[in-house]
Amino acid sequence: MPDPDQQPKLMIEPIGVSLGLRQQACEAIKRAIMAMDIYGRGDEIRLDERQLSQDLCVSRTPIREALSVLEQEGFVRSIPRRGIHVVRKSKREVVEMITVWAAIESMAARLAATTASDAELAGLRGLVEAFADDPSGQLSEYSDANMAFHRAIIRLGGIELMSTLTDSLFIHMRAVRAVTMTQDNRARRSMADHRAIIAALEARDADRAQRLVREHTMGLAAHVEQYGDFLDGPKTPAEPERRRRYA
Amino acid sequence: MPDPDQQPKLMIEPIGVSLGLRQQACEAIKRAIMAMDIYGRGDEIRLDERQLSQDLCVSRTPIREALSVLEQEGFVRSIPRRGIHVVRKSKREVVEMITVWAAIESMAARLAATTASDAELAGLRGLVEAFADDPSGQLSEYSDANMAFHRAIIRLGGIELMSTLTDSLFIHMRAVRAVTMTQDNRARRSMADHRAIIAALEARDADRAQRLVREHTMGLAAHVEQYGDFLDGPKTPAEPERRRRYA
DNA sequence: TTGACCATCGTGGTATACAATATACAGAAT
DNA sequence: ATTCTGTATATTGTATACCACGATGGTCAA
Repeated sequence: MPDPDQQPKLMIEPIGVSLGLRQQACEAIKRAIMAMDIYGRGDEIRLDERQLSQDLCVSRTPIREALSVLEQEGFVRSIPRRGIHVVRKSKREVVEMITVWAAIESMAARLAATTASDAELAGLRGLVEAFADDPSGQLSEYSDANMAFHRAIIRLGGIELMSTLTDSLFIHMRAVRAVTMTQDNRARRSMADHRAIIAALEARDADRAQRLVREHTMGLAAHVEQYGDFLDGPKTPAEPERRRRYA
Repeated sequence: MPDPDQQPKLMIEPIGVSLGLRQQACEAIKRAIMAMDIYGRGDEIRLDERQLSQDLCVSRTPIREALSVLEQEGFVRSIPRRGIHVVRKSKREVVEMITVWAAIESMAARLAATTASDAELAGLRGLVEAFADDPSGQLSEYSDANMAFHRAIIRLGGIELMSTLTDSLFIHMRAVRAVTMTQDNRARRSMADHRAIIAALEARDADRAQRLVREHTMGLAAHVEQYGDFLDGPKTPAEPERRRRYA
């Protein structure tokens, strides 16, 4: 039986209509922001509307609408006549995001413990063991596998809003990957934690699953709290008189 | 020694810069949306940009930017050449929001159990008892007190992001107030729950506080799950051919 | 009478022009 | 020499004009 989605049916995407230039501009700017290393430099990164508009070959109007959305999402900050600059999350903000993540994912694990099917849990275990079989895993691959595991847990909770919220949380936390590398045995401990979480889910022990997920993620929060000071002020030890009168 | 801030120095405030028409338009439209009863009518509520622009006496540009933000916040939905209409949350979405709320607030309660000061807990207790002393409390007043209690718990958790997220969640859930009224003994049970939560916090029992908050809020989720069917299709029992081809 | 096609209109999307303001530099006055 | 102020410039905020697309209604033909 042929899959209806696989029919030779002119698999054309709605290209051309492109759902508006706003969305395109929004995603392009977001990609550009995520591509640059925000935390490696000390100066403010400013975005110029005119520059963006001629880089993207559109007028300023869709650029501005895209920037409105990005500001609401917390990627940029607009100061009335002063410009738009990329926001740099403070250590406190990152820790807060991890805490909210822990709250959501631990609840998702609790729900998953009773609602997830055996097949889904088997798939989750496969996700972890597949990475464990690969001893050449570097940190970035581990980070990807780690994210995939957590997203899978959240998805198994069955609350789509949880996936939506944590997705936008994770985007902001890509800077944490640098912190995670400071202890390279974190990967090994993390793997053990993940196995314990899966075991709790397989045992249908909602309380234990929730507790393990919470402790695991809050461990990361504590780690960032301890080693993440570079987030607040890496390249400005002295900070000469850059005081503006609206500071 | 005279305080330098108290000198007779022309204490003028930052005069009405008004932070841009976009923010004003955004708040005005948001207020208008919240003021109207979305769930009492069956037809789609459409927003016309030109209408709004001449109602608010500004051009379409700030209106559109405001609508971009509102769309990103989930209040309206824009379909390319079809119009902008106010979104109506489905029962499932409301239940999901309550579940996320439960996840966040229960974590906040856990944190508050160890970090909140005795004075803060006393204030929390005062909040509940003040309403208990008022036997004339109607449902809407109860609802306000209820919200204040939950927001206080979340604030005591010390994670500002939790307050931010739940605030925007609560805005979408004003429709639930109608559901909450279906059982008028909910108010009394709720009060007992609140007292138990405060007791757990005062006992510095993080696990119990977390569990009680979770069970309390998930009880509301179950209530909406049971009685909230009107959210999905209240006024369109038959729904004649209003099918659009993009439906 | 009914169905299909076409024209007009209405709506949102985009571009551009204009206005307001913040910063910076230069000149004058003390 | 230093500081204050005025002006120039650059950049953002706002308004308006135009365009593309979809909807709606009418008319003509079968």
